[in-house]
Amino acid sequence: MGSLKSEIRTAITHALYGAVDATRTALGFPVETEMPEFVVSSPREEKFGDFSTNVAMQLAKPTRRPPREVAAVILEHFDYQRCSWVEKAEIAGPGFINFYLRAGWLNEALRQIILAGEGYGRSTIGGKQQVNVEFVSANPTGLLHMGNARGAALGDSIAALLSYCGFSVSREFYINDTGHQIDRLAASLEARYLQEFGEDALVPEDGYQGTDVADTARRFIALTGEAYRHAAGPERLKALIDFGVADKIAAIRESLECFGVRYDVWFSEGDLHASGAVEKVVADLVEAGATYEFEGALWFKAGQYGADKDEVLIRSSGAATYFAADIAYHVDKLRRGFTWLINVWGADHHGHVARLKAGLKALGYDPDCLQVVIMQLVRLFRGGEAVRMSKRTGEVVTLGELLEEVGRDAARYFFVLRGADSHLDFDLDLARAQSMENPVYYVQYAHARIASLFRQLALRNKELPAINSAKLELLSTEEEERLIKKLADFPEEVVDAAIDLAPHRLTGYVYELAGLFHSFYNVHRVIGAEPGLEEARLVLVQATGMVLRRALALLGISAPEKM
RNA sequence: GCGCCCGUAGCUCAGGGGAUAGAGCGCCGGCCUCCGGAGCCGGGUGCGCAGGUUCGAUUCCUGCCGGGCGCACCA
Repeated sequence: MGSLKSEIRTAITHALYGAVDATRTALGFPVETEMPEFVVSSPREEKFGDFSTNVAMQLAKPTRRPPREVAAVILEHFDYQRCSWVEKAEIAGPGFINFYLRAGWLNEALRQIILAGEGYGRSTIGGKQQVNVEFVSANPTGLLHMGNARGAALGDSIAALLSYCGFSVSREFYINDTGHQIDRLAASLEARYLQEFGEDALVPEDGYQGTDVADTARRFIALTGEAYRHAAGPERLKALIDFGVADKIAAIRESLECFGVRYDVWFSEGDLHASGAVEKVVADLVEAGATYEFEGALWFKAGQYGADKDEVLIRSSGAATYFAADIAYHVDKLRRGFTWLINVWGADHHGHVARLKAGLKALGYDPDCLQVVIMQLVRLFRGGEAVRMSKRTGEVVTLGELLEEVGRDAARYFFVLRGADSHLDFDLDLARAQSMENPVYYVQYAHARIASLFRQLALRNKELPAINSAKLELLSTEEEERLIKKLADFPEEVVDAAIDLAPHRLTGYVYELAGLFHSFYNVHRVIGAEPGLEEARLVLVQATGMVLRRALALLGISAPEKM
């Protein structure tokens, strides 16, 4: 992946394999015995070196020798030529081997970061594998709520991370534009429509009570006047539905764009029914012998394929279920060439995972190609109190309202602050605060400071030095070394966050990076330091700015020049 | 009842087989003639309980307790 740190890690790993192979006889470790798993990790404590491995401890059992003794034998055969940055290796603690790198490695890492430029951390490990990331996929029956918003932030950042790691990523929104939810929208819309003409129609008990439906009705009237006021029921409903769904999707799309989220594909469930894809999938399931009829409905033997109970595919009314369409939808994704399907769903949908995978399995697909990120619920806090929300009465905070209150950057940051499977307490006051407690401002402030440094530099008619003439070896203080080490971590952090589908790792990284920069900045003078040192520090500052920008971009957050 | 997720510092949460478990907030005390103080530095009795696997468990497994969410011919 072109990062010095990962190259060194790989070199050490290979040298360890070599050392073990060379010592199999001495260790009493037969060639046919498989090598146990081991790691070459970055130790938490600086005194344990730059890399550390547990290989000797893992070999203790198969060789039936004490770990420290195994470590000693391995080190005797360790080929330092294969990893020229390693200065020394030591056996420590219960049997760790700790590697210490030559001091110059950090300067070289920094130099390579500058040379990589804005693409630093980009990798090709994805090998252009085609990944489909489906997220939000909210019903087009209202506005986006906090759960949708969290899904949007998570899904978009996951997609961005994978893309940066060399996967070929498509962001997709599945539109549930058919079924009961839509019928309920129609009834609610009709009531609002009639209300506009002074008739005392009531939004049904199970309808959508939100006032946004009334807004949609008014927009419909603005377009069609009284044309449908006295039209036949079905005709009017059809017109309201067509307009209503389009209107809701437009609103959803707009609000997501304000959030910095754009999709490659908007996929209609209705199209799936119209094209016969749903019928086809059901027929395939029947042919596979995975179905049976019961009480007039067609059931899928989901229980036989890993789910906890069977599911209806075709209702006794003859209509296909959402579940049937969803199988067809995922089959469609696979047929379009995607080999990794990622869905971001709210916790309230987790029960759907096992049956969808069962469906894919029954059709002969590998269910493991589908990975569902389940995210827990969001609670909003204002003034230390949980904001009460009720879906039934339509009392919800919408994404649009959230953006108005705290802004896009804070919203994006807070939604990916925690792991998806943690409940998220979203503190609106904190997110809005333009102060040091607000982590978004803390990170952005670091970037603005850096931008300001370069403005100062320009005011003094100075320029950034050429990288190859900078005396990076002058960067030797604790603050400088820690900052460079953090910058050197970035490519591996990106890969880890991408593979684990865990953007919150990047949120943590960028916060720590900002912290290390602030510490450095507070102790050391940049502009005005001795000649040579000033240039070297400017290079460090430049690299920090680049990485901050990149990390924030992957999270969909701006990196301001001024605040 | 069954299934999934979560119980880590006063609060909100990271970490996720290894060597002394971290951060923010809150609280207390320091640091600006100087590149942005929206900053920095210092102050920490904590892995829900009980077994098991392992050289080693906060991490993996089982059970229990506590919380969230599911368990429709809804989506």
